[in-house]
Amino acid sequence: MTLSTKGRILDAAEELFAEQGFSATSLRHITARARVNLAAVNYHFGTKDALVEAVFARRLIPMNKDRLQRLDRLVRAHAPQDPPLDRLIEAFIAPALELSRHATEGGARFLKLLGRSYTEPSALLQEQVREMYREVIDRFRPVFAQVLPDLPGDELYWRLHFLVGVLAYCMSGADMMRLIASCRVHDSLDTNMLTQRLTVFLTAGMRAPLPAVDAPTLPETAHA
Amino acid sequence: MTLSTKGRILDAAEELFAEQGFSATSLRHITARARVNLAAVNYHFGTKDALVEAVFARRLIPMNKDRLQRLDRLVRAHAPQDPPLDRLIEAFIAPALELSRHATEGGARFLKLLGRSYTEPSALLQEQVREMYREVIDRFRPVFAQVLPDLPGDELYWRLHFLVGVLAYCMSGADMMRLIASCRVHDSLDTNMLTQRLTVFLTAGMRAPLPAVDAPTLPETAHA
DNA sequence: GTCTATAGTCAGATAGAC
DNA sequence: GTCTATCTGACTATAGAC
Repeated sequence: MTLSTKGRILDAAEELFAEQGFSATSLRHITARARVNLAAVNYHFGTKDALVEAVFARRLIPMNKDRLQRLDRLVRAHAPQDPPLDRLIEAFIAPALELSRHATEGGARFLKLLGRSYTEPSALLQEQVREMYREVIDRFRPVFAQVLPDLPGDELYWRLHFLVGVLAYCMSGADMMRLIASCRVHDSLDTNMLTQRLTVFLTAGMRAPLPAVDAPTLPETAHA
Repeated sequence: MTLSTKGRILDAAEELFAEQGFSATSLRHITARARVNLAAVNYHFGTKDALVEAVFARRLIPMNKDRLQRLDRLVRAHAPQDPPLDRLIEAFIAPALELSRHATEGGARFLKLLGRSYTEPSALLQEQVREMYREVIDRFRPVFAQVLPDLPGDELYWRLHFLVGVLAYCMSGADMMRLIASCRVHDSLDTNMLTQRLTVFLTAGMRAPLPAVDAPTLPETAHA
């Protein structure tokens, strides 16, 4: 309950970054919400950029460890055969969505922040987050290739790209949802429900057969 | 070439917003790049927020008009039957991706900006962009429902959500791509290629049959 | 419409007492 | 480790000459 100064800063920063974005959130906001002194951020983290990185590392590193553990278990459980595609997808997306289960720990807030981070402009953050993801991608990609042997390599790249995109968007809890659905997002943000819906959608997308190569591309409708 | 002051500001703002985000971009940056006086922004647009809105409106309104035209043509061409799902999806995503075709006009930059806008925290921008999308959603949604009569309403909502998510992520040209693929995004950002790949993926995802209702959900793998 | 000059506020970061 | 006080610079926005 009475967290350390460092922990209180991380919590407050996570919260405000998720609500307002990084550059719109000042250290003064953060320290005020954390009820610590303004100078504490610079003392404990050095710079604002380093604080941003720490906010991500705190949850991203365990989350990716969870992903790798699930992948290992899945591959072992089915060896020497390939694991089912839907289970593979689930191993990738579930650890992210699980974060929202620990709502009291701020996991849900972080999920929103994480979703947005994929499209954040800051080159520095991009680099930091990418580094935290490298091992996950390196381990999942060859398994996907094995499970989907009919997909050419470049097509698989794109489809993984699409997969990550859906996940990122769902995590961000984009308010656009309120426009598409009349319902509110969080009313129905049941992790199991969402994981299952996502898995069904993504499994079908990943499995989509390629159109015959000699077929003409989609006919163009006139454009200016 | 020698654009009006207003146009030069819009171009420079679009460019910098796409590169750095909104709150990280100052009016000083914008006016410097546009080579106009600092006070010109406030003279022509009033406030920074109004400038942001103008940057979006300039391209979003024509883009959505294009979407509605394609939808109309498509429905008419197949009446009284339903249009094919892939053509319906294409009518929705192509007008967005087409923007990158007009690279000289900065369409590609705007595409990145648009992709990011879906997850932007600013409540004001959210509201403005949502308003510009309302008619598009209201017109496309019932046609999707007709083409996919087996999907329950709430499932359709989620799938449209997923669809928009993929599109947003692709538009943002997220650098995460460089991690998944070894290639660079823009090397292969051929609009037709991407539209076709997206259409194939999304058509399969939208068509995915629901798992039997009485079947247990995906078995849980242990989590802490 | 375009400029200069500036008001008024807020930012990140640090020095130095305790 | 935590505090106060402050430096230095940047920000949006506006007033008023031209």
